[in-house]
Amino acid sequence: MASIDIQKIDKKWQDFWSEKKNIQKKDKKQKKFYCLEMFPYPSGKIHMGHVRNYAIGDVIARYKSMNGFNVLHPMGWDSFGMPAENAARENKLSPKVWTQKNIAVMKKQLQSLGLSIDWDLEISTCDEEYYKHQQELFIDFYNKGLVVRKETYVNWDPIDETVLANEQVINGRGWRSNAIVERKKLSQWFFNISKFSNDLLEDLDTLVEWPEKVKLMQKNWIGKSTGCEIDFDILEKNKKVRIFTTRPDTIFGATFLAISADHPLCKDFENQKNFIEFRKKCSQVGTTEEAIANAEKLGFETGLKAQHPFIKKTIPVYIANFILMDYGTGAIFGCPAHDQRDFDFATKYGIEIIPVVKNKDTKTNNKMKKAYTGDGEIVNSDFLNDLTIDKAKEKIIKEIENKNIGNKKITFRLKDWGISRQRYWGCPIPMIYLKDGSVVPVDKNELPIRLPNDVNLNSKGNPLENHPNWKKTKHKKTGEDAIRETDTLDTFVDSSWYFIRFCSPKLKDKPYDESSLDYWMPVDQYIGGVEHAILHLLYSRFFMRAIGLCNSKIKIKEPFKGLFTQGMVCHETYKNEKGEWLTPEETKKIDKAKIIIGPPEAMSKSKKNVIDPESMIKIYGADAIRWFMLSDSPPERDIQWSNEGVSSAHKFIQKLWGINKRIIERKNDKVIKDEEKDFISKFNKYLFKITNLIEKFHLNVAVANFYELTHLMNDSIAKNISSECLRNTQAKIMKILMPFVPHIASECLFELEGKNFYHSNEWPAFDKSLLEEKNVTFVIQINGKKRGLLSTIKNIEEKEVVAKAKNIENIKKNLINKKIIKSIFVKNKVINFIIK
RNA sequence: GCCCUCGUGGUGAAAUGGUAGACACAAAGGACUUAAAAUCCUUGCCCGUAAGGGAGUGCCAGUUCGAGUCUGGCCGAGGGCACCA
Repeated sequence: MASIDIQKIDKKWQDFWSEKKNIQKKDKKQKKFYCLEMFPYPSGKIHMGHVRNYAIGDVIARYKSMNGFNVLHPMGWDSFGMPAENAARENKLSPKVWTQKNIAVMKKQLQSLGLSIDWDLEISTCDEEYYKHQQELFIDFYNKGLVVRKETYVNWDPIDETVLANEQVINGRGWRSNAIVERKKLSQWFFNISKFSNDLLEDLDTLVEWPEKVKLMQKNWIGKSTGCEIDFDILEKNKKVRIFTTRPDTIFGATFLAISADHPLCKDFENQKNFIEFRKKCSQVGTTEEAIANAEKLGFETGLKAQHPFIKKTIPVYIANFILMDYGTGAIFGCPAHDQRDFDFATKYGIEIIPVVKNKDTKTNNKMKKAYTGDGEIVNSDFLNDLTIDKAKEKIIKEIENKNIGNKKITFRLKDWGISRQRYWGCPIPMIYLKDGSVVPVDKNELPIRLPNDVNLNSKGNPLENHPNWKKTKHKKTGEDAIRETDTLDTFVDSSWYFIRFCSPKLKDKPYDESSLDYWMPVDQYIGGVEHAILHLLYSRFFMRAIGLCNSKIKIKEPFKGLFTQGMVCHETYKNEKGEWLTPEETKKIDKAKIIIGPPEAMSKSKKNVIDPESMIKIYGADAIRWFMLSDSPPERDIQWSNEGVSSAHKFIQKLWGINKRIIERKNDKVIKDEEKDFISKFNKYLFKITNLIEKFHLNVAVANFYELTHLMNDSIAKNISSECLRNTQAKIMKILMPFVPHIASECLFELEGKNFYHSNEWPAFDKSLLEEKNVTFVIQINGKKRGLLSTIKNIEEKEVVAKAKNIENIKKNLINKKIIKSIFVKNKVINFIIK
């Protein structure tokens, strides 16, 4: 069979496309479509995850372009971040040079995939042409009160004298120094994202093109809870403690008060030895919800008593390890009967358990085995008795407000976004410290505040802080000496507005221009990994709102209209007899019996189950890799890499070429009208189906339909169809294949039509009249079981179907000596005889 | 612990409440070939030469003429639960 030189056509068409530059059209009156895939971190090489992400994105971008949209499909680099600093230390390359080298390599790799990316719009976040605008946005936010300075705890490595990210803390020790990590309070910069908590929560409902899963994760993250605050009098101290609860309806079941170890009331115990020990124990428990939920409940008895606000009784006050100071008021009332944490705590410390919600499942309330958190009637609760939980909540809150001892309160779990990083390779924060201790933004004319190139990354502490003179500056207004902020911005800031920058990436004096934003935003389809479901997307949503607050002309609130989260690329894992990980390459050199094959897992360097896209492209060509990434698994689910899979994709590409060639060489044969009509109608159905499948992101099913379509073409060459008809149809097939495998499709089309195809509005139109089925197949059931099939023309009456069905041999046989007591008829679909 | 998602052949998977397993991989058998590779065809659990029948979408119930699909309970796997990008 004819085969084709894949490398040659890959290059031919990539050269052609790069000459044509982009698929974006100049006419801004046209309908736009902004297709964006999450930009990569330039770690060195692209990996299969990128290939999958960008292959999916390219299908959408090319498809929309061919459907007449003006498509924005840009690419950039999320190029600030820690790996560059680590690499700099290891390889003695500056972070800048290391990053630039990586970008050059990865750009070339991406280009070898033949993506329809407009490289003229390329941006890089570590480029001062990018971050100077980010500094400007920061100053705008600051002026609107969206930037605040607060004290917060960080993971502090006392040997490296640096702040560690959570993932750099391994078993409580610094990942590099192995020093025991301390909690240290630092004054840091924050974005006031919590200001938008409710807005960010409620607007999730407007994001109808987002996966429910992601919206739910965001909802939980924002964590709105409605409850109330109540003051409890502390008898001995003549003080009040304000608590927060979401279950005020259970107040009559309150048997203790618990406060955080960081609560102001604890000041009185600060000098007690056993309290200091207790607090130390508390800090050893992690701060994740899981850690808190699973940790053993620990309490410190204060000896204090609090007055219950509604009953003449006092309850003990404890300091407890599961109460966090930064949520609610840092104090709660414990109702052990209806909260599992309180229950565990009460059981441990012998505190009374009073049930106040009737649980229909338990007979006696004396021996509860766990807290009851379900619905029920209120009991043991004075004026709340017999009410439902919701009604009781309403009533008690009113009562609390009447007594002036508290009020209804909505709290959010969402905290302000800490953006200070004590690191070098990030965007400098454009603030300066004056002699009088005040902090002010730098003058916008001074932007960008550039990173120095001559830093020592091997010394301890923050490289910018340690730089001999970088931080020394002058206040522009007064001329007095000032010190620069030496913290840099969290790299999540960089990626929170890059999609905005893409609308006018070359603009010199402003971060964006309103008219470009007005035209291009929001992103119509955003595609990326689900690992960014919370932070990146939430921060971006915050940025859009913050920019709107600073500039009343910007009305867009939601940056991403459509969101698609694709699954990971997995591969089998291999170990040798010693339990060491092996790369797929290494397994070829070793005796097969000695290899332990593990389950497929996400490709990762540590497990050595990585397949390098570049070498695969060299062997199989870009189209085969793209095709394989789109086949088999639904895009939102994980996909498993296999050599067989990619080689079958390669065979398919070759087959396409072979069929194309045979169609071109075919001479006009005898034509039978009906056969040709039938062929055209079949093709039309596939065209319709595939178009719909792309719209719905069912790309794997679209691929399956392309296989069927290929079989149809293969079989049709021998049929009585005119060569002209075959050629026309083949050309249409190549056009709809263009988003998937653009190189081979372009080449085949060139062979068919003798001209270069370039993205124009040429998505083939389907003929609605041909979609109408003339014939249908009835399923004949007896007592709900399939007993036969019946092909008839469409829309025939029940009577006729029954008559024909009874004539079928197998149905006849089944009806002998039986009585049909009922028959269910569904038009054009099914007839079901119920017999006795 | 809490919240969420998913369980279909040897494998990846299809399937508006109406023919379960499309499409692809792997396997077995066959065709072509001196042979191999490549390519093409057939098969797919149980009974049967076949026609056909039986079982069957994690398990147990339920709704329905009809359930992979809807409802409830159970079992199992995966994900999220605050400073990597």
